[in-house]
Amino acid sequence: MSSKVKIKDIAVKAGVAPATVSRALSNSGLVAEPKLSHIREVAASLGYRPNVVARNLRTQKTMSILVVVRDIGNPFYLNVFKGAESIARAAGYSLLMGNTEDDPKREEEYFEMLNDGHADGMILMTGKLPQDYELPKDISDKVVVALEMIDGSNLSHVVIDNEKAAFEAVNHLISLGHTRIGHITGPIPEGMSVRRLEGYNKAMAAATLPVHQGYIQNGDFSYQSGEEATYKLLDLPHPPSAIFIGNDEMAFGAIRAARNKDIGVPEDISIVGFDDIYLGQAFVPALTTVNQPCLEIGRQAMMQLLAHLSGEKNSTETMIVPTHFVSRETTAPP
Amino acid sequence: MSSKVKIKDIAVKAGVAPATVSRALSNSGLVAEPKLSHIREVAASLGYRPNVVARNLRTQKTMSILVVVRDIGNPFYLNVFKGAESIARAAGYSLLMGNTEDDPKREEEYFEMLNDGHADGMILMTGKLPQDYELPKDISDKVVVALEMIDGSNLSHVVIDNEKAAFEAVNHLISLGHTRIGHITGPIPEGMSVRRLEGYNKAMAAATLPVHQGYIQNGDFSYQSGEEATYKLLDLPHPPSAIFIGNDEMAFGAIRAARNKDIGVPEDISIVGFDDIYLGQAFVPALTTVNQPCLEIGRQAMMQLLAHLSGEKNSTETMIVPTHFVSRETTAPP
DNA sequence: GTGAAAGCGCTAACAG
DNA sequence: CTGTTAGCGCTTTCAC
Repeated sequence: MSSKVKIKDIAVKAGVAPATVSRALSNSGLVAEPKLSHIREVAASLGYRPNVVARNLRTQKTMSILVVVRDIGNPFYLNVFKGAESIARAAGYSLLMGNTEDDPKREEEYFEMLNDGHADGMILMTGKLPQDYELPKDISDKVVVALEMIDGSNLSHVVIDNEKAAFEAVNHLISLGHTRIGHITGPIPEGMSVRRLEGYNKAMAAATLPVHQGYIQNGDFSYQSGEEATYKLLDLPHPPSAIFIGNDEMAFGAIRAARNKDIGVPEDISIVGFDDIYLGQAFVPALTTVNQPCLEIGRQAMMQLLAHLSGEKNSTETMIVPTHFVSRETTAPP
Repeated sequence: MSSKVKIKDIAVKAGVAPATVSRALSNSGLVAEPKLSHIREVAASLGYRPNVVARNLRTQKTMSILVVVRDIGNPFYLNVFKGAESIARAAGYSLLMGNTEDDPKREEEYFEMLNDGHADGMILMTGKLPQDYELPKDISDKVVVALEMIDGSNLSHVVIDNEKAAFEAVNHLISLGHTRIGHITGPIPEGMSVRRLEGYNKAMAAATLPVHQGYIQNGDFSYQSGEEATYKLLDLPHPPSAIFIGNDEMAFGAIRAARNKDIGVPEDISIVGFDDIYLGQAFVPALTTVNQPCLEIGRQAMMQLLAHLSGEKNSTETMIVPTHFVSRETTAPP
């Protein structure tokens, strides 16, 4: 029953005051050497473990960080978690999972958890604030937004340049010789999808390529929607010879659609995804895509947040983490 | 600054004692109606939010559950998380993420977090206890093991019947007419891998099919190892016409290996995976596999844990959640 | 350098 | 039903 040992027990056994034990155990450098070692030995022999809740109450910190995502079942967040966890852990913080399912009520709950003292800070990956939520004044140094942009929020952000990344991806197709290039968007009007669409439009315009009627189809980031949008594209009078797709999951749907119509990838149609999700390279053919450095995004977001919490930084900032294009097997000249 | 409002402030403003406020706000049914509504109104108008840390200290509970996995970057755990989260959330619990990276030191840390009062309970998915760890007597009703088995631990478990599921998967291949069936294992001697191997062996024996020299190759659950093991299988003098593979990720490696050698899946070789991971059906060809009901496992594990925590249940138990075979496109008659 | 005492914010025991 | 009192276990002034 090591869990019941408290500071007082050690104090009694070591013949000192509780305060001295606390000081000895916290490396404060305020306890002299004969006692210092003795106290530590007694603590160790008793298997002492400080009660974190009591400490938290006293210090007004919880040493935990809330990480809030839209859907905890989405593998896309995994490496963000992993990166964030590694930094948090090294600094002695734990991670609390938050899952909103895109429900505004639940988003608000997580903000309230910050107020409740449930966590010291929050990494938000939901792209918006709760509706009508009045952002408390002092919250901007407790929250870092990752992957998404909350415009006009004066929160710190860690993001990629979606527009530029999309621009480059489409340029890759253009440089292969494609001129009829379609696009499947993510959910509009979400910022991420809009910016990727913007990049597509700019790349096409820069190369003075026409965006034919029906060349832009809307999806919702799901496999299903990618498959359906691709059928629409392929059924066009002059179907595209290449498609730039808003995320990898829809791109896999597109590959399926092409196969179902006996259209070869990449012989007959080239496909570029976005995200570079886990096992994307395991597909046959391996997916050409845009790599989002999720691990790094998680790391940077947590570093920003911890810097804010420790007071090292008090200005909000938008950090842009570089993406890179990954050419694999789903693209070829037309 | 709603965060600074405390029970005392409400008490003063409403002209009652702090304890009465506490009672009014906790629906204890102990406060009479004139005051009850008034107190609630005052609390609401002040934007009161209880400080959970103070409450936790007083009640000796944290209302959070530690969920510990081997690798937080592995998508396999996603739906377990999701299922666990939904149950926990409904009961007012939060989830703390634990990530061991298979490091015994870190495993031990999470056990200590339980002692520290950091969390009320733990769902463990790491398959073993920390080395030489002396399991505290009172911990068995704070821990539920999911997916893995910790033999001789007297902890509650929520698992699948790996042996039976493997047996059925191999039987599927046999019923298609295959007689030369290989197997790629997961890491040996981990229980999960051993049991799947056992199921393979029993199915082969039951059908009096020979397991030729080299038909069993060891992998480590990674894509890479699946690809390599498959090359070894294909290079055998009499290569198998079907492979039962310890998990989906290795199965994708196997498909890649077959393609690289111009061996058609499923025309020339049938492949069966295990897990039914996210997007496995998105592959072309879609992977035939064994579905592990991860969402349900997460739900059941959390339900067991909460039942233990609330004292409703004090006996440990091993719950077996049914799997089902999913026939898709990577299997065909030889 | 060390002890005594106060108190973080809440809830539960005890009176009345 | 409601107020008073105590105290969860720790850290941190404030004295000495």
